[in-house]
Amino acid sequence: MASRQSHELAHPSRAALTFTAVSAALSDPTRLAIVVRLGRLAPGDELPCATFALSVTKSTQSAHFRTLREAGVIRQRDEGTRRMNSLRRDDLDDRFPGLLNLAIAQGDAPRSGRRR
Amino acid sequence: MASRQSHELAHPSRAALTFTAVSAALSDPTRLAIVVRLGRLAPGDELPCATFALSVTKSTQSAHFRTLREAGVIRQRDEGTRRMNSLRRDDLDDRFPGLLNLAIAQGDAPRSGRRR
DNA sequence: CGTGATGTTCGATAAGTAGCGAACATCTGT
DNA sequence: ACAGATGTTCGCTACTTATCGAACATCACG
Repeated sequence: MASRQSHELAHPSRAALTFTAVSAALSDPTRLAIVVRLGRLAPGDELPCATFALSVTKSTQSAHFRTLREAGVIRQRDEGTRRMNSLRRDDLDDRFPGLLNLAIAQGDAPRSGRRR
Repeated sequence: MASRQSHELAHPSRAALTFTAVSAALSDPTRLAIVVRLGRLAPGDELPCATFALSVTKSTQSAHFRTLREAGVIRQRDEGTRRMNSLRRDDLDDRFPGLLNLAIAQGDAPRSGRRR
């Protein structure tokens, strides 16, 4: 159901983004996986929540998407019954240039079997 | 007292650093302040814990320094009665190029009175 | 040797966070 | 109108985290 069609979703403005909030959002493996997935899409592309094959239940996923949105990492938009997610590339690159690239490139996991 | 002169302090190897652990370490305002302070020193320079004018008690500071060390953000070395802290610039720049610069440049706080 | 300075550790508390399942809401089809 | 798909919300539990004060350890110094 996504949500009541009115009362828009809360997104912090670009100016309101903070390093600590964004860092905290990226410090969870599940959320980082979401960001990595979105980051490998063409700029501006979006995906509904259901297309992320995450290892946690729906309610937990919902919480993670909300955390990312409230930290200003992703943008969410309701389209019919689905909630579409996209990276706030422009805003993040403006406020924290390079951070997103790092997150996407590294994903998680220590450097070891970094096989080509 | 810093610590028993033997049994060295635990520092993760460069290869063992993870994005989530480092992000988590940087996501606390007190810890970020420590990193910012160290980051404004000349490369390689170190400071004892006591020289950071932090708004929390000594025991809390101790915990924060340990968190940063265990995440691989800082290096700690005992010198007499003081514990010297320095940034692991080389390792961080290798694993997460640009991340440290961002943290240091931004500190925390939303963009607003970013005068000059 | 005692004292002071510098830090750590321990135990406790309070607050936050991730996780789950069940129930609910909304839209799309049929 | 009903059924299915997609998500959210709520209540609960378990774990982690930030914080503090008190006690302790180590070193340096008079």
